[in-house]
Amino acid sequence: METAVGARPGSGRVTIADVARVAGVSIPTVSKVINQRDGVAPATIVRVQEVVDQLGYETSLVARSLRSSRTGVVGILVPEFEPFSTELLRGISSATTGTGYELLAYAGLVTGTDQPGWERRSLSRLSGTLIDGAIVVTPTTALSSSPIPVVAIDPHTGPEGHATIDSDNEAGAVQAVEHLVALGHTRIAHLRGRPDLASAQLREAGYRRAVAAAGLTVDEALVRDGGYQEDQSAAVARDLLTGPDRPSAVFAANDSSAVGVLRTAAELGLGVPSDLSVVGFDDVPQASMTTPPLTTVAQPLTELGSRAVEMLLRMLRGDPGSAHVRLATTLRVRQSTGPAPAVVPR
Amino acid sequence: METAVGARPGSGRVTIADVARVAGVSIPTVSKVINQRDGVAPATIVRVQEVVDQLGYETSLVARSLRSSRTGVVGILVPEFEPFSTELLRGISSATTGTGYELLAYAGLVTGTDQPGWERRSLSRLSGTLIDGAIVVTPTTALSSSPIPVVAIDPHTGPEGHATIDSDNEAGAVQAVEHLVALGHTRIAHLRGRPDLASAQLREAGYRRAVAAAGLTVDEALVRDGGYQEDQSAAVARDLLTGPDRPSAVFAANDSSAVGVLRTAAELGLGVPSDLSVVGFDDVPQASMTTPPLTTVAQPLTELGSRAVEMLLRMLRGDPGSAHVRLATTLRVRQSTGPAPAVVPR
DNA sequence: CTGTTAGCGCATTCAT
DNA sequence: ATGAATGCGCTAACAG
Repeated sequence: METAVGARPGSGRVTIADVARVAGVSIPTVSKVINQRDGVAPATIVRVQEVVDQLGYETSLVARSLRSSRTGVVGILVPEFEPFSTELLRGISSATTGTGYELLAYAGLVTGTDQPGWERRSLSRLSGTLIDGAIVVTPTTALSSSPIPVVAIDPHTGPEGHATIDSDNEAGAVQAVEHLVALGHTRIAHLRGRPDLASAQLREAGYRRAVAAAGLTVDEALVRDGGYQEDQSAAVARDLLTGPDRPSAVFAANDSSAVGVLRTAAELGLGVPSDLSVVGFDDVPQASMTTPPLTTVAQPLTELGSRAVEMLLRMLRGDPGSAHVRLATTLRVRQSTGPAPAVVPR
Repeated sequence: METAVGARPGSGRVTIADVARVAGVSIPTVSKVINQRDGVAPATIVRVQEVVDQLGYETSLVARSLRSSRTGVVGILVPEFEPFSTELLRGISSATTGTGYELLAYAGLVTGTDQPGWERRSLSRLSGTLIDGAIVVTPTTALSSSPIPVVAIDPHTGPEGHATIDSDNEAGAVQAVEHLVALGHTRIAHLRGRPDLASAQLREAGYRRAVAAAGLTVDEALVRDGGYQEDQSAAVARDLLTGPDRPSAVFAANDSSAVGVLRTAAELGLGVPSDLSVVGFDDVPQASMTTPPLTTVAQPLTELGSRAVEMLLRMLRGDPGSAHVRLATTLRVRQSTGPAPAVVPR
């Protein structure tokens, strides 16, 4: 309600100097009061505290972190905020409440600058000062020798030197294919993710392993690149579904890719799941909003986030902890999969 | 691959001083090269650039922002990361790509410290230094006289002095009730949100207006407090649905509240929508994952975010722009609503 | 108990 | 074209 009285007229921000001046003490004294350090007279503490409240002063995170090493803030570094990372964020957020740490999520991928090193850059910019530790989401490079503790979620290069947490991509892919096989499908296509990413490679490996385990052979014509992207997948699916001897089922490397397949199927007049079964991967919240709702391999996204927080907090306490954690995936059967058509169209 | 050569052995972080030392120039020279200011010999530029690349140096966001006013970073201040704010984040993120600004989302609500002033605190801690402008999500207090441009999304106190953006809560509530009225419902209950929040008050007002407009009277026994929370709503719904002359439809103030109602209905063995119709508000992604999928009033969450970015960028350019923007809601009819039962049970 | 003196990493005058 | 000096807001040693 009250306007800050005695604040410097020019600057909008109230600094520790303003508080000191109004309270009639020196700057370090104010600092001591704020940081609850002893060696200050009770009367002074009260007076300074009053001025702090009156002026609405808050320490600048920036200035403090420049000086002292600990900030009580954990950084989450993501390339951008999309469904995958925001789900992780939710898990991280709920796991952080009550720990005394605050969260600072940084999207450091300046578009256009499609340099793969966004995570190094972000980490460099924030570490040493602003944040005590970091959780990096889907880094494409190794973050070894970081000045602060780092946990990588779903690293694109596989578990390297640093602490990582991911879900079992290969086993998840096996679950997907086994589900399709159990439904009687024999011609099962796979839309791969980005070939440079470990997760995509593992999902493809799981696909191949499960197909072989079912006594089927992988038709290389049915393995295409979807690039983890909806549009690309839609285009590739069109080719796949209009060609000769089309598959009765598609296992897409992620949900976006699966959505692309669903779109193309609808455009081609193919019924899902009557003519074509589709399985995705990730189970982002949007997966259940598709028509029909998507059967997909669920990554425990929020748990991935909360476990990462636990690992990081342990590291911040000096505890090394286990370096790699791998969580199980779950097949979420919705309505995009069904029995293989009795007569496979040719 | 290569380890930083020449970096200070002790510290993990590469500073501008390290670069200067290795390149054999002074710190200001390095600063000039990095910030593309002229007055440096071409040969020196090249040499410094090489050392920068070799050492993997990045300017510290902290140190830079302490010194210069502009940082090129926009802050998103949220109480915590939950579905509502993460959806906004997605819209903000996509609207920010290509603008040259980076995003820094800060969850400043330290639990336990349930002080309503989290937004002031966060703003104070980050502004003046770290961020050039801020988007504050669901602030509970007015943020007037901030040192930096601020846009508030869905402010809980209604449009005040500063720039705000929200959706038309009252009209949305009217849509919900009109939908139920059109289905033949005459006993329509309302689970209110938190009474101290403007959005909740507006939704209730819309409910009352629409009920009256339909020629019905509001039965005060059917207006209860759900507090925007699932558990509380579930409990209140139990009382409402087991009492005499129960309603055939419930308009819940938000999706969480509606989920609570669905849960209770299932526990009571009431069919939705055969025995009871339920409408929510917000349309968070999770709304379509309920059983049955929830009919709800959709706020354009991602658009809310992107419009906020546009407003903020305009303000950062010095353009005052329109102070208040209100977006329309859309009724999303799914499967939790249906015709009123022919015979209303009593 | 309090104030003075140093920096933290960087950008900006102003000299040279 | 380059470097020495200064200050951003704050905290950690010390000195008084």
